[in-house]
Amino acid sequence: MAVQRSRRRIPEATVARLPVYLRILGEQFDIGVGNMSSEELAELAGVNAAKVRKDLSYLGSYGTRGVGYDVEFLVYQIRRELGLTHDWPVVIVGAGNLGQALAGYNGFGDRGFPVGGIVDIDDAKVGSVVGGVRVRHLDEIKQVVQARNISIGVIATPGAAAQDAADSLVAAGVTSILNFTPTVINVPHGISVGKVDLAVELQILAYHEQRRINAAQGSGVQSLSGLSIPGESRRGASA
Amino acid sequence: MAVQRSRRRIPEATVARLPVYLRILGEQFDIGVGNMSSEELAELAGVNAAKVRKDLSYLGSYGTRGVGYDVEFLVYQIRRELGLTHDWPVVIVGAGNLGQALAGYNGFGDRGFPVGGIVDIDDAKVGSVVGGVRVRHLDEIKQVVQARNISIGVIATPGAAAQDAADSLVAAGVTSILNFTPTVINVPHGISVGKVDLAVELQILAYHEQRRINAAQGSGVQSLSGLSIPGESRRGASA
DNA sequence: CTGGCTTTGTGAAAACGTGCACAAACGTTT
DNA sequence: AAACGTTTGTGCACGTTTTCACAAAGCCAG
Ligand SMILES: NC(=O)c1ccc[n+]([C@@H]2O[C@H](COP(=O)([O-])OP(=O)(O)OC[C@H]3O[C@@H](n4cnc5c(N)ncnc54)[C@H](O)[C@@H]3O)[C@@H](O)[C@H]2O)c1
Ligand SMILES: NC(=O)c1ccc[n+]([C@@H]2O[C@H](COP(=O)([O-])OP(=O)(O)OC[C@H]3O[C@@H](n4cnc5c(N)ncnc54)[C@H](O)[C@@H]3O)[C@@H](O)[C@H]2O)c1
Repeated sequence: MAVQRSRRRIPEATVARLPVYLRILGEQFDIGVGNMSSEELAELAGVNAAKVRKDLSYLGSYGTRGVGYDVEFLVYQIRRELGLTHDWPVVIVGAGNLGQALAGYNGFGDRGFPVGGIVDIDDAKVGSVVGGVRVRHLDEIKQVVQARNISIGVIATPGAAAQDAADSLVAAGVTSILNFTPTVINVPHGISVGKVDLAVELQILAYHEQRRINAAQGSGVQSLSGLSIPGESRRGASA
Repeated sequence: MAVQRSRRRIPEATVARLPVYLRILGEQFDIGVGNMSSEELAELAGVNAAKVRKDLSYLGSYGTRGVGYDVEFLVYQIRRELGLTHDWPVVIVGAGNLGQALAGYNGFGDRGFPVGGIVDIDDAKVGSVVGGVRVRHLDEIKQVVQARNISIGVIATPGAAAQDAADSLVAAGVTSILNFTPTVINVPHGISVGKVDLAVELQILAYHEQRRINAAQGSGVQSLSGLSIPGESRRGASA
């Protein structure tokens, strides 16, 4: 019995959008919607309908022409493709402000990423319980990771400790890292790294604000007819 | 005296990297580094040196061949281009877990984005003080925004209230929004929207984990020689 | 079972982003 | 002032992503 293998390699841009579709489809299913067209899904996701179809086509031919996509089936297929048919426990490094907020956040575990452990280097924090999980010492990270077979780590330390945290995570056997610090980390080949940097997002917005101001000021000087305001950032919708 | 106008329109991909360069340059300046080559900067940013040069070339010809870039000058130029020569106060909508964590986070104001106000709809929260700012009622958002001439809003409400929050922000005069909820929001044309979705980031990592597993399992079946593990996600470094 | 309406799935074109490679420019050394 | 090593700035080719446009496929009415 052949494992149903991913047909082609899915483009990274598509992988980044599948979770968005997944969430929308789930919500629609919950309110009783059984079938959706690419147009409807595109509207809710804030993207182009052709893009939705192409994205979904990487999963297989799961739509019905003239009808649309079966919501429940599509949810299942996306979940399968993203590897969300089982939980992925995560280990959080750094039990400060952010680490505690994340640990206490249910939308985390609800989506299949329960907090499997938290570690910190500060003895004052070790032993305390946040989000129902007891904080352990960084030295014990390997046991924490291996006990629950964890493969995803989250870095929520100060930026200066980020590389240290990454090294510890890799040494403990983690193969994917989500980095919340502003520091760029180096990891061995084969380890996936995701980054969430608040300041970067705000600075991108500031750039657009700045451009808006420049454009408004310059409109009398430069004769280029009102160049359209860039209302779209890399990710996210704009209408 | 002509305002020094942005030469060309800077590609979005470059805009997203400039803040990373900026941070690194700032750190290097602080430890006494006065000059850097594109190679050195690229190394620290985890990107290709040619990309660094091309990115910086959009700002102008500020390097010196055979030498490199003057760190202080480059910091100034990037800050100017990104519109970071003055502060951008932000208003936070939703004073829950996340809203409070953000308000209390110094790395926010430190980078030029002081919290200019927080609003919530819950009377139990209104009046309390978080991060040194008093929580006001959503109804007063317009006054909050206009009093400090705020143009950036942050949404930290539950997902179900996100569209509502976005509408309130736009009505109050905000023109850029950073959305922390998983809900896709619709805004009028000309409003910039950035999105930070934790679950999406984790799901992308899960996909890579899943692929690793599939690849390992399938290695005996498929004769395609060990296809290189995708160790790079959209943003962030991987070595 | 035919015709009309709807919607998918996908080639092909266009737009965008990346990385190589090298001439031009600069500082330094002889 | 020429020769040399270094590093920028960018043309170009390549890869990826988006968008268009339409044939193929399905449903339904008559
Ligand atoms: N607080 C926020 O709202 C927020 C928002 C965005 C980004 N961030 C980023 O998240 C990171 C953490 O922020 P925070 O506010 O939670 O900081 P924090 O100082 O409250 O917490 C950091 C924690 O990490 C621990 N730590 C330090 N070195 C460690 C190491 N080597 N190994 C394990 N643990 C270690 C500390 O003991 C502390 O408990 C920072 O990089 C910050 O820039 C925070
Ligand atoms: N807590 C986290 O670590 C975390 C992490 C990632 C994403 N998020 C997302 O951030 C959002 C907020 O999370 P949270 O944990 O802070 O939730 P929360 O319930 O603690 O806080 C939400 C706050 O928003 C207020 N609110 C509700 N409707 C509002 C409205 N229409 N206008 C203004 N305020 C309103 C509520 O009164 C409450 O104070 C959620 O969408 C969540 O998915 C949270």
